[in-house]
Amino acid sequence: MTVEAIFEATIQVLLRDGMNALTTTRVAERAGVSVGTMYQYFPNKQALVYALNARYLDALAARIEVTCQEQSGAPLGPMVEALIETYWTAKTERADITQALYRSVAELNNDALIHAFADRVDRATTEMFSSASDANFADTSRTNLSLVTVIYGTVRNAFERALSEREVTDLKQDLKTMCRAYLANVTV
Amino acid sequence: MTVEAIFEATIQVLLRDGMNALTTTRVAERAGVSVGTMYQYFPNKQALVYALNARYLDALAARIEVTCQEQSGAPLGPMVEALIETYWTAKTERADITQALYRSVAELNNDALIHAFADRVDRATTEMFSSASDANFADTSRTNLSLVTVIYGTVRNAFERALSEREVTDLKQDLKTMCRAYLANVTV
DNA sequence: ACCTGAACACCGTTCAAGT
DNA sequence: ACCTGAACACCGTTCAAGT
Repeated sequence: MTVEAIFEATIQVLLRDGMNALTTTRVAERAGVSVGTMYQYFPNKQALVYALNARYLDALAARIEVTCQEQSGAPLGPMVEALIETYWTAKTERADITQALYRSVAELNNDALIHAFADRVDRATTEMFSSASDANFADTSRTNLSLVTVIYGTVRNAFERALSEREVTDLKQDLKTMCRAYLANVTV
Repeated sequence: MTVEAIFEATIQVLLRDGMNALTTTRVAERAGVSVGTMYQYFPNKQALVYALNARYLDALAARIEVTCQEQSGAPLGPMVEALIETYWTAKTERADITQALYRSVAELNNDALIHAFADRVDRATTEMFSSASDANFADTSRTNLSLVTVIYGTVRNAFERALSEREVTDLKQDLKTMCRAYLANVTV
C-alpha cells in the first residue's frame, strides 16, 4: 500500500540521515511516489510525522495491555517487574527507531498524542494493579501515576544518556527494587 | 550585548510562536539586528539553538552543584530529597522555557551536550552521596546513576504528561519515598 | 480515483557593500 | 571591527494536467 510505503520510507530516511534530512522530496523519492501523492494521504509534513508516532504509540500501548492482562491477579512485585520489562524491551529492541521517533515527535504539538497514549495505558495498568492478589492501596490512581511516570521517565532518560549495557542492566534492576520498595510502603 | 539580545530573542520567539516559527529572520528582527549579524556570532541556526541549550544546562548544573555542596555531610534521606527539590524547582519555575528547550534540543545532535552536563552533575552528586553521614554503598557510582536517572527522567516525564498541581505534589512525594526506600535497600 | 511534477512562497545561508 | 540586506539554493505545499 502507498501509505505503508510512505511510513516505511519516513523511518528509513529518519534512521539514515536524521531529522534534518527528513524532507518531503526525499521521503517521496524513497517511497517511490511523487510529492503530490504524499500530500494526498497527509495534509502536511507534520501530519506525516504525527501519524508515524501515533502508529508507534498504538503498537506500544497494545503490548502493555497484553502484559497487564497476563499479570492480572498476580502479586504486586512480579507485576511491576513485568511492566518494567515490557516497556523497556519495547523501547530497546529497536533502539534506533525509538531514538528517531523521540526526536521527530518533539517538533510537533504532541499533547493529544501523549494524552491518548497515557489514558489508554493508565487504564490498563490501573486495572492490573487493582487486580493484584496483595493489592490494598490507599490511593490506587495516585500509586499508578507515580509508578508509570517513574518507569517511563527512567527509560527515556536512560536512552538520552546512552548508557552501557552493564549500566542498563543495573539500572533496570535498581528501578525494580525502587518500585517494589515503594509498593511495600504504600500498601496498607 | 548583541549575543545576549539574540539569545533573548530566540527564547521569546520560541515561547510566543513555537519551534516551527523559529526562523532566523524572525529572531534577528526581534533582536533588532539583521540576519547577517546573527551569522557573525553563530555559524548556523542549529548552533544558535545548541548554544542556548548549553547556556541553560550550564546554569542548571551550577544550581545542582550548590545544592550538593550545601548537603555535604548530611544524612542520605534529606540529601536525596534536596536533590529532587532542586531539580524539580529548576525545571518548573519557568515551565514554559523548560518545555520550549526540551523541544528545541530534540532536533539537534545533542549527545555532546547531554554528556557534558551528565558528567559534571554526576561528579557533584556522587561526591555529595559519598559524603553522607550514613553513606555505606556497595557500589557508589551505580547507586548514583540509578538515582539521578530515575529523578531526572521522572521530572521530564511529569512534564510531558502535563500533570495537575495536585498530581505533581503527590508524584514528587512518592519519588522521594521511592528514593529513600531504595537507599535503605542498597546501603550495607 | 489516484498520480505527477513544475511553480510559488518562504527559509537558511552567503557575501559584496556600507559604517 | 561590526553590521546590512539583496541574492541564491533548497524546502514545504499546491494544483493543473495526466492515467
